[in-house]
Amino acid sequence: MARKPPTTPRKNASQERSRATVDALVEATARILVKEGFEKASTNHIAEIAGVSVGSLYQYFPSKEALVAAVIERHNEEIMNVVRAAFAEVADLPIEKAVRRLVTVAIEAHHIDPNLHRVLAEQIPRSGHLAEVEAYSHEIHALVRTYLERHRKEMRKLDPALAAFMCVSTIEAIAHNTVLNGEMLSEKMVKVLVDETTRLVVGYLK
Amino acid sequence: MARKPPTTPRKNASQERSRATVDALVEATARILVKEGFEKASTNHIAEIAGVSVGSLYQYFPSKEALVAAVIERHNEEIMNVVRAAFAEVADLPIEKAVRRLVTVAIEAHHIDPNLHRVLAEQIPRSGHLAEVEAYSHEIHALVRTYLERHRKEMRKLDPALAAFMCVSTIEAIAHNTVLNGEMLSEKMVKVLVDETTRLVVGYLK
Amino acid sequence: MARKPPTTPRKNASQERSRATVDALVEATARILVKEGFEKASTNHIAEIAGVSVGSLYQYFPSKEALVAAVIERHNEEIMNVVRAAFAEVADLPIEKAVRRLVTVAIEAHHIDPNLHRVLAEQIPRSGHLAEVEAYSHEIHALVRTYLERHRKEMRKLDPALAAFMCVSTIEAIAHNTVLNGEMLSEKMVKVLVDETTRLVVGYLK
Amino acid sequence: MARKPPTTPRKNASQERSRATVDALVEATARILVKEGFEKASTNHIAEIAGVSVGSLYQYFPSKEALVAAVIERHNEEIMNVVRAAFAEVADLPIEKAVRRLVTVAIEAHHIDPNLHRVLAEQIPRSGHLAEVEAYSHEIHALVRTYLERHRKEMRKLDPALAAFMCVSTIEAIAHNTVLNGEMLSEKMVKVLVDETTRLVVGYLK
DNA sequence: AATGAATGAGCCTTCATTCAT
DNA sequence: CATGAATGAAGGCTCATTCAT
Repeated sequence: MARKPPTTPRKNASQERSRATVDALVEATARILVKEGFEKASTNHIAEIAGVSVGSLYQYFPSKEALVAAVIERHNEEIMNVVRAAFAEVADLPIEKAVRRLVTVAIEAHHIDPNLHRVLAEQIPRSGHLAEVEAYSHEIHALVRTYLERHRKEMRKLDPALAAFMCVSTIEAIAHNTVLNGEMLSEKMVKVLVDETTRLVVGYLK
Repeated sequence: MARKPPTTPRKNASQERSRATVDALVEATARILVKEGFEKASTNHIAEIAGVSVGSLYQYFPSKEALVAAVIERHNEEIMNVVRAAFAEVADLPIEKAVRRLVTVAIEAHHIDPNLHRVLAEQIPRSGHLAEVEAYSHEIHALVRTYLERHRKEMRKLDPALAAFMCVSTIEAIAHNTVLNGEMLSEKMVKVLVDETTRLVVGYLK
Repeated sequence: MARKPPTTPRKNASQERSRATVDALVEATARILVKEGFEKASTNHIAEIAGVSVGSLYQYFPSKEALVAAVIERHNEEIMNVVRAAFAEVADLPIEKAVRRLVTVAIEAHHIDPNLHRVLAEQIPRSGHLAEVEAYSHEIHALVRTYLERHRKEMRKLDPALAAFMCVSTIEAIAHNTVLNGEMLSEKMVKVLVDETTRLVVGYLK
Repeated sequence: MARKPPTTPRKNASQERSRATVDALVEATARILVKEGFEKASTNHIAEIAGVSVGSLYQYFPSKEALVAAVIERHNEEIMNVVRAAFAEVADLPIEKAVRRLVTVAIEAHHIDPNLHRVLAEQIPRSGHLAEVEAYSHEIHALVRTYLERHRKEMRKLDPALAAFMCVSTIEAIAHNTVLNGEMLSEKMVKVLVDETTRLVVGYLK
């Protein structure tokens, strides 16, 4: 172990192939979900679109549900990366600036793949993935709460958990509805919405 | 009941029976959706629970989708009745009082049949009835907007459509999340949430 | 209810149809088992041979296993009818005569549908039908034991359960092997086998 | 082991490895058949348990059936070794002693691996290996017949083939049923059964 | 030779819908 | 109009076997 040859740790070919297959499957599932809807997302069809056999699908995913879960996971992870970064970036900013930034990020995050976002929002509750999804929800609540506690002095007296609930619900709803209403996606409109939401939230906290 | 006039213009028997059958079917669908989940809501099962034959089901509903649509319709109509009444009741109240009342009603409305509400929220998008549901959404926006325009003088200058969007999104989200979080349904907690939401919205409008 | 019309209690048509469908399915299963083997007995194929849709198959049998069970049941019942009748007929005969008759019947019973018998003998253990099959086995043991106890005086002293075990094992094995060896099925040969088996068993009991 | 000659003519390494692989595969198949049942005996699973890749499995066995055949072969060979030895040992003993010994051996042989025995008894017919198994059956019949012919003088007049058929059927059935009935496996019970079966057979032959 | 990813025919089962009675 | 038996397309999944590495 210690004398491992200095050669590049080249992952063996098969590992790469596996990875490619898995990716193709998740990607195919997402594409079908978006373009054809949940009903059309049969395992056979997914495999076909992924350019893979059904057998291979089941080599990597124990069930159809697992595939959907992977899509959800991937999407949520993408969003959470943006969100986590935003909170890091905002940690020391005063409320007004922080909220403005977070609202912007929320809307942007919902933009990442709006159609997929919509489909997942609809399908998630069905599959038993509530737990995982709620984990993300909890994480967000925690991030908000932490921020609020750090900036307690800038705000009126307020239960942090409650305040977090109010803020998250509000910001998320507006971001969500904004994305759902294709009409509101003009750059100008987004700017207005960010302003308004910031006002709404900051007004509430102060 | 006893003094019912003996000459009731009883709609011909078959018409009454039809009505009863339709009701039984819609009711059975709703019950199954709530108690057994969407997966178990097969037409055969629905017919069975409704105490009717599958054939009869298809006599009254051209497809399974039509049945689900009817359930959605019924549920939304129930909610909208409450909501419309609330707006009528609130039309002349000052903002603070009106908002408080509307928030309360929103949470109550989400309570009407929380499980059904949840299931429908999940299934609606899938069943292509978004359009109809959006009609209700539009109606609500219109009601809010109308109220806001009537009370323009009590508020800062604000685009009514925009304000309506903000208010509806916010109130609905909080009501929705409140119901989803079984934990928040204590009477005391609801009171707090009403207070907070009112403050949030009123603060924004003023 | 009391004044039920005197008309013949004609089973309604659908009941007859159901019965016909069920019969066709069981028969088709048996035929396939015999002619094509267990592997080929897929539900779709069974339905096809029965001239019925798969859907109908599942209307009457909850699973493939249930169908096989029905075939087994039917076959066993056929055999047991013969066997029960034989025991009734033989109850008061002296050992020698009784054994001769029972051996004859055993071989005849294995003849009822030799190919099916063979296939089932092979398949039965697989499916969890051991219980039911063992019930028949128990019944036979009980019948033998009862006979032996009634005729105790004609025999040497012997534990009835043990004697029943020996007799049943022996007679059944010979009947079974006789049927499996197509060669032994000449009328003459059967006669010899009956003689020999009777001698074997009676010699043991006396 | 220690004094093994240093110049062991070790078969070239690959040959030894082959042998080991083949053994591992047959062993794995047997184990799975016994512990997990026929349904679970997929080639992939067998390979896995054998610690070998599926590819290798197909290097040594052209099909799954071939593997099962090998297991059957191995088991039967094991049993036949015992049986052949018994016949050799018994060749010159008088009927009574011989039969007693053979019955004992038959029960013992069925004990060698009762679970495997049971599974194979179920699966053999399905896997088209009846022919090979029947070869063993023939061998046993021949052994019995040979013994009987050598001891003709101790017996009444009797067709040797017929007598062999009767004896083999009887002894085998009792041994088989004894093993199937776990309850009968007490040492005491086995003793009784050997006594009884011996009496049954000897009584028949004399 | 060994590996194990890939294949795909085919199995069991469900369910929306139709239609003879 | 009601009934419910019948339909059959389609779905999820398994597994013996192949083949590129």
